[in-house]
Amino acid sequence: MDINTATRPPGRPREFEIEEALDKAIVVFSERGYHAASISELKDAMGLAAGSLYKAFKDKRAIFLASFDRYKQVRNALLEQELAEGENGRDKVSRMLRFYAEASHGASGRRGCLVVGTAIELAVYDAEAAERVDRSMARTEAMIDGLIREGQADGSIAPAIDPVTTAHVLLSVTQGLRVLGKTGPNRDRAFSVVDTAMKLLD
Amino acid sequence: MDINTATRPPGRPREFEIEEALDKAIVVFSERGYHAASISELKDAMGLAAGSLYKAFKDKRAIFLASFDRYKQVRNALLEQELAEGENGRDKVSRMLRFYAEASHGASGRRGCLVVGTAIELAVYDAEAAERVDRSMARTEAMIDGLIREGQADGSIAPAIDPVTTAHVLLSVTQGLRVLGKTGPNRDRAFSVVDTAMKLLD
DNA sequence: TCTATTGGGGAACGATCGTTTCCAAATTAA
DNA sequence: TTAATTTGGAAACGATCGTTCCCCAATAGA
Repeated sequence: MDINTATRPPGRPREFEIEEALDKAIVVFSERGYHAASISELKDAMGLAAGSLYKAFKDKRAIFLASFDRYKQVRNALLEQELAEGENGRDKVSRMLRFYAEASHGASGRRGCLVVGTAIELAVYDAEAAERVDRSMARTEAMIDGLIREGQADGSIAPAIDPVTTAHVLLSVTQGLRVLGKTGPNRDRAFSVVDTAMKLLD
Repeated sequence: MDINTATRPPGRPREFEIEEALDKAIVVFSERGYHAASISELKDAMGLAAGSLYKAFKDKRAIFLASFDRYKQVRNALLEQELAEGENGRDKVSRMLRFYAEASHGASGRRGCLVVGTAIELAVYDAEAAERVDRSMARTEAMIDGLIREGQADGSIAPAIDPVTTAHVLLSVTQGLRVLGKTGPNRDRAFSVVDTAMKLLD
């Protein structure tokens, strides 16, 4: 008897990890976009037969939404880890922007951001996708806003700065970086954007 | 005999204006993206039969690239018109950013930018599309750079500002606005981004 | 051991995709 | 007039799409 887990449900157990499969799907969806990513490509990348895919997920859209959620979970965890090392509010804002700059060049830049891709390709016609994009953007913006206030409290950011409008701009900068990263500017360029944008906190 | 035009080519004359048809295609491609826009949707929007479409354009990709070029031509003309009314370099930068903010909210915001859409959906796998995106971005950035230098020459922008890196950031802001505009923030928000970003010129 | 249930995988399905073909109509050149 | 050429438009084509079906394997519970 297995003490640590709940009793196994009836039927044949799944032979693959959902999250591992989603990590493969994220790559396909990010590079190709939702519509250009075919089930054939997805099943090859995920190492599954079509039948198995459709037993784990209702349809292609469900695979995508699950990939989106997994993507957000992983990226948020990495970001929080990065922010935890920040010394003060200003440093944390800088780390956050650099986190996006890091993702916006080279191979990961070309692969692209699943949130941006969803906003561009899906949000207009898919209310559920739009809501996920909105939640993601709102969360990021609120995070920047909070870090600015933290910086004002610890003296690392000028008190005259308006946290709300400044967070708007910095969110725009991060999303813009992701767009520009699709055609692959070099690393230095992405980081010079961060350095210059940080002037908004002076 | 028609004095004003070159002699008409042999064969039945085309009954529609290519540019008018492209203006309709631009709407479809902007809203739906390249892959989700079907020939069926395009021909309905453009008011043409499939056969006629394929006599005017080699294939779907050619329709898209022609739409992209037409989009750039129209938008560039509108932007130059707007900039011509600017009083000095700073005012022109502000007008440029407001031009993007105006496009990034409401119905046109939801419709989206064809350049951003191409960058996200096509640039990675289509070298010709990527080149067009790059040229567009480079042109916009060079324009901002030039306006900053103009402002420094006429005294409306601080001489300590680095035109190159500042143009990088402001380009990122414009592209970011276009992404955020897909899920439709309100007008005031888009313009508050512009106002705050203008602080980078102080 | 028997039944119920679920997953794996490949074959098959109908729908839709982008594209081509075909024929009538409209034009120029001879 | 006639031939050559091009467009308009509808119908048809093969390919691929997302999805379902079916059969076998693997597990739980009785």
